[in-house]
Amino acid sequence: MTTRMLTDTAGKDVTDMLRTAGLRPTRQRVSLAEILYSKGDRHVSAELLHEEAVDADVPVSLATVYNTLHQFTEAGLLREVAIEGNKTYFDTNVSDHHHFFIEGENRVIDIPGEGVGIGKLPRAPEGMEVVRVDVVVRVREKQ
Amino acid sequence: MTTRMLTDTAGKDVTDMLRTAGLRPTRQRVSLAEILYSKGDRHVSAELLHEEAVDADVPVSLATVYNTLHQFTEAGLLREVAIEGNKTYFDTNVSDHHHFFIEGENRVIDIPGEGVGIGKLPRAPEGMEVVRVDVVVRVREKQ
DNA sequence: ATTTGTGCAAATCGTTTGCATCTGA
DNA sequence: TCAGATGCAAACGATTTGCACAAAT
Repeated sequence: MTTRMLTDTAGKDVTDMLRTAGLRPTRQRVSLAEILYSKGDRHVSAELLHEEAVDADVPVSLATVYNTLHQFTEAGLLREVAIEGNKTYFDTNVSDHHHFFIEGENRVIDIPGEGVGIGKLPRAPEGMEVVRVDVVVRVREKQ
Repeated sequence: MTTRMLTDTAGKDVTDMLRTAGLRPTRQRVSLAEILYSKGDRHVSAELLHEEAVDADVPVSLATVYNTLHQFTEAGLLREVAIEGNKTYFDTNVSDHHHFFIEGENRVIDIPGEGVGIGKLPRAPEGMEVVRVDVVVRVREKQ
């Protein structure tokens, strides 16, 4: 069965990924990782991930979802996206890239490839070093 | 008295600013505006502004501080700064500019002048138009 | 066997709201 | 006068925490 093979494969990949990151591959972490990484790049909130897990018959508590998201982030498997608003979003794409933020919809989209070029960068304040540069292009429905 | 003159002047400026913005210059709004605009460009949270007001013997409720910050923002006197984290920060500098974010300290600093140049910008997604581009340069203490 | 993770419910934090009271024009 | 502001306390939503139980090495 194709489905089963895929599931096994994903399960294995994810297990390795977790081990490599120094995280014990528990049922919940494996399931959450599968949800996160099986559909390409995503931007999820804790609430959304929890819903998806429950929908996928992976009963997991919201507290564990929060824990997991933070552990994944510390391990470099996720990146927190800094967008205004109360909710925290996590990005499964940890490579160097920037974002569109759709006002009104509160939605985040990756800006593909090297769509953004930074021409001039200021020198960091005394004694500081640059960690990362985040560019958010805010867009809204035309008209 | 220098102090008194300065106070009067600030009070007057602020009153006019509020009137121009279509806001009734109430005691609380005038006081909060004085705190906000008398020390150059600032980045404040509701909590910080409330503290400063109380310290300055301007008793004002936290709810009113929130209301005021939002009213000022709608009126274009403040700008909301989108930085990760739960708290909302407001910037008294409403001109076009970008920010340093100091990790660890959770502090925001304006990037002076045209310190940032954006070389390449992606086209907005179908049917969308760019509202604004925000650049956050994350820095940390060297070492 | 031991360490680490999980679930639940309660606690916390930032922010908002309802409503009675006050205040500026 | 009276629309609009304020203060308080209660409501809220997102996130965290404490602790007993369960699972991974």
